[in-house]
Amino acid sequence: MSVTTRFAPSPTGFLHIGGARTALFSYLYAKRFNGQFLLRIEDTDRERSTQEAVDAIFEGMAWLGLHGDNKAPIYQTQRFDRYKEVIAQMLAAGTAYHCYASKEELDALRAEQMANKQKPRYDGRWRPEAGKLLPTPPAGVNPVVRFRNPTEGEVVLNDLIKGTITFASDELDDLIIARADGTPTYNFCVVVDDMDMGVTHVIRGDDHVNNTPRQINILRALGATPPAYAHVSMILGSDGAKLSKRHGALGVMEYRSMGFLPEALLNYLVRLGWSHGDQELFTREEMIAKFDFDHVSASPARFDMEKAWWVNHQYLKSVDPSVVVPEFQWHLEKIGVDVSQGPSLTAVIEQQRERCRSLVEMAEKSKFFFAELDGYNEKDAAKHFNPAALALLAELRGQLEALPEWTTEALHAAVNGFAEAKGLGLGKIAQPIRVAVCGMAVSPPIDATLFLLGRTRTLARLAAAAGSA
RNA sequence: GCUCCUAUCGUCUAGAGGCCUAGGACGGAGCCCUCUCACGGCUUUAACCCCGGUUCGAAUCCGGGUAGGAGCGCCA
Repeated sequence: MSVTTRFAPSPTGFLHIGGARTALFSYLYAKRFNGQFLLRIEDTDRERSTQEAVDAIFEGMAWLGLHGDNKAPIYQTQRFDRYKEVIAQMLAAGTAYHCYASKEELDALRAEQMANKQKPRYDGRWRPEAGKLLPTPPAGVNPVVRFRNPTEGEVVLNDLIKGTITFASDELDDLIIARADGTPTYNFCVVVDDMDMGVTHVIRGDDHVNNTPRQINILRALGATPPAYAHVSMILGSDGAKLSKRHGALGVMEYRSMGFLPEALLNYLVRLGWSHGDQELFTREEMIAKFDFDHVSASPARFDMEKAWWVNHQYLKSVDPSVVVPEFQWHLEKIGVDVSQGPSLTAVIEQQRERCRSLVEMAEKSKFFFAELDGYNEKDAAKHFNPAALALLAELRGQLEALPEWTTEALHAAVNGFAEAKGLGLGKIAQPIRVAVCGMAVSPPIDATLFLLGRTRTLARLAAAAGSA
């Protein structure tokens, strides 16, 4: 059986981390079965939907490399004719009916039911029944259209993640499928779209579980076979609270700014709620080959930054440097570094990746390779720039200047030989050099650092430091 | 209030009745390595929400609590 999944965000904000994971699961499941992963924009709420949000979502998806298989995403606002057609069909078939109850009337009904400790629901006052006398439609009122929900039996949902969930039909009231102005509502559009798009697996947040039985009933009323459902639990903040704008509810592009590699974020996300034995790291191919719903947890998971950083570090260390280059360059440029004036980014990445968990950190720690020093770290200078050390730097500078070739090996021999000749541990000389050329006491191995920095910059900075005494 | 969902180390999880004196990973602690910061290696820390039941045997099955969460719109 071919598999078709979809990701259907409503464009009211950026692509957040929970949405990204839902999209990832949908993507992986479709790819696993050589199926289709479709994109749909649920923009029927014209008040809240914006083009900026649509763009932000696409930007996030593109950065993560989660591409839809449809040429152009489907927009619900472009399908109104189709929805009207289906509503007309249902009205004609008697599976939907007009309701003239006013909002005030409905509000009063809800208030009364709440007061009686009942679940608020439509009481069916305009629902046609055999032998029932309907009220006279009030003049000048545009009716809404309601779905005529079956009242007998139960709806059984075999959720791929949560297992079997049963709903009693009489718990379900007659929901509105078209507003008084004729525009269709969410639960209805979803059903028609999924049916028309041939969606076989609906993968979405578990806040939709309670909508599912109604959607199944509409599908049945339309004579369609309901798809399989997988309701993914939500992602919580590290404090266990729901992610809100105030804390943690960041767009995926924020994670880029923080210094994550897209494939690392994906890897962290796929392991949040899903597992494959003890395996922590997966290439995209492995994710596709191994992803399944049997091992997706039904309970919500907290987002743990520490673990996410660990995963990011694993990627930085193991991935081919060429895939890191574009992101690294983006971060360097973001802090105003001109990457044309310095060593190759690949070489810098190879030296720095062991000691950086994020690209922000890597950019900060590599700035000195490309830009002039803006002073020395005060504590480091105070500790390592004593008169004796500065005299050593001046002396070493002379030896380096005379070096016939500027290679890591030659520099290694020169610096180590110098320390040995002076009867000093390497640390005694390497640390002052670091502060002099890097501005701080932390850098890759000293030979590699000097090599990457280059002869001109190294000699100039040693001279500047020695002369600062 | 009603309906629905969830519950193993601090966190993510393995676990589909005996393989569990509960495994892995992140984090924490310690040791080793070491020119700084790191990497790496080793050791260690810490959990089956509670109460009943089924069974020779339960983290695993059932029931009831408790605690979290979601939904109950002419929002999506």
